[in-house]
Amino acid sequence: MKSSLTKKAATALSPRKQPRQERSSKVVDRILDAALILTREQGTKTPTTLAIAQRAGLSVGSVYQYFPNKEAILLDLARRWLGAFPEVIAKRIAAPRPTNRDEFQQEVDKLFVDTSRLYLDNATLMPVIEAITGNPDLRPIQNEYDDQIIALYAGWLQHVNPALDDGIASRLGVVMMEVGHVCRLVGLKRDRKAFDLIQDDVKTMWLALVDPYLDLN
Amino acid sequence: MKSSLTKKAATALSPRKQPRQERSSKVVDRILDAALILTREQGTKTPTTLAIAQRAGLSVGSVYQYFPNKEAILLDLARRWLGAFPEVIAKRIAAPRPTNRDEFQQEVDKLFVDTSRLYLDNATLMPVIEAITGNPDLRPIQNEYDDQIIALYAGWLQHVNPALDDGIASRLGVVMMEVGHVCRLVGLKRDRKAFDLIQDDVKTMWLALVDPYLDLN
DNA sequence: AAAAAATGCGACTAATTATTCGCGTTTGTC
DNA sequence: GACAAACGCGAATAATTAGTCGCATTTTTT
Repeated sequence: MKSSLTKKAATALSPRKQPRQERSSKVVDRILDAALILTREQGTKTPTTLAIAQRAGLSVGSVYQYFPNKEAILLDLARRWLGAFPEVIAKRIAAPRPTNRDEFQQEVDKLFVDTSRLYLDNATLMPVIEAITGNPDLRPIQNEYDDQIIALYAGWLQHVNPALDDGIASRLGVVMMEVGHVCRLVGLKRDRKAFDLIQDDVKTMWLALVDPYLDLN
Repeated sequence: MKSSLTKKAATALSPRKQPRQERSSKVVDRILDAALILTREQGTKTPTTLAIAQRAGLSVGSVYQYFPNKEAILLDLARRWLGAFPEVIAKRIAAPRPTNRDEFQQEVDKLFVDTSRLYLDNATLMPVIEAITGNPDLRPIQNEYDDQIIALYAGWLQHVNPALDDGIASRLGVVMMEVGHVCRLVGLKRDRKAFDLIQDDVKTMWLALVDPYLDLN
């Protein structure tokens, strides 16, 4: 059922046509750039196809040469973020298992630093993510990625403590993701100093959250 | 500038006409009920005026007798929640100041329990809140309430520790609100047992978050 | 350089949906 | 019971916007 949604979305949202000449590749870039800028300007309101075309110095028709619909444009931008996130957690799971309390705290810190950096590096994409969150058509696709990320957080927790119950790991994964996400978004809307302070708060909360389930006896 | 937004919104969103006969009061209730049910059914997608009217067994024209526009309907529902939240925190601020670590933890617990209960009591309204969050027209109004709630959380922190710096109190207020809100929403989408577990996580995180700023020396 | 393929265009279509307005009906008042 | 006010109605209006299609232009191929 989940895969059917994916497939349907993939069919409906994949590019209509691959660019074959160099000029058209640049057109695709111009469209994506315009959509990104407009989404940032307009907050959560997703830009119209006409607005995107005009901002890119194109006509609507050209936009539809390479994107089957409006959603596909935003999704193309969003996937840069949605695709990168899982990799970061997966890399942390590949690290050696911590054996004592100190190493454990270091592992939390590494996961924390890596995910935090990801938000900083992709700060310009965040308005797109927020727009997608508020868009009824695109929300389901983001939910799929979210489920994946939750599973990875849970996997990381069980990597750190293999005895951890599945249900608990999953719940903590949800909380880690939600808390991390919302705090990072709030932080990015402020200046760098405020961001850093809020990040410290996230680390404090994460550590307190997972500490009771550490159980390194 | 903020007040001008409020006033403009108030003018544009206040009821067009007060119901003068009993039947019309019931009509208003039917409209609000229909809007609530539809919002819950459709997730974040705000229902259309026609859908609301039909669900309420009315015509579109009747809806516009009492609501100036579609947004006003949702806002009417949302204010039940947005108005109740500040009261709960304000009541906690009115309580006597804790004098030792134990009393402090009890105060955190009371604030936590009271806000948590508010979410449980208003669980049916949450889809409306989520819809408003994702609606570009209504988001600014919610932001005003959010600012108010953040200020109240900050006020509560300074009530507990009067020496706490304004900036720190404000930042912690933001984090408390965001973390509390997102975790409660996630919890409500699961069963009661899962909600309770996530609530414990919130308390753990809140305590860890504010503990360093306690400083009861 | 001629033919073919790819690209670009923008007026047009189609669908959705918020809001209005004049008219018929119900309710309250005298 | 007659009159006015309130109420309820839903077809019509208006605005927005996603997506199409045939034609013009540019690039590539032969």
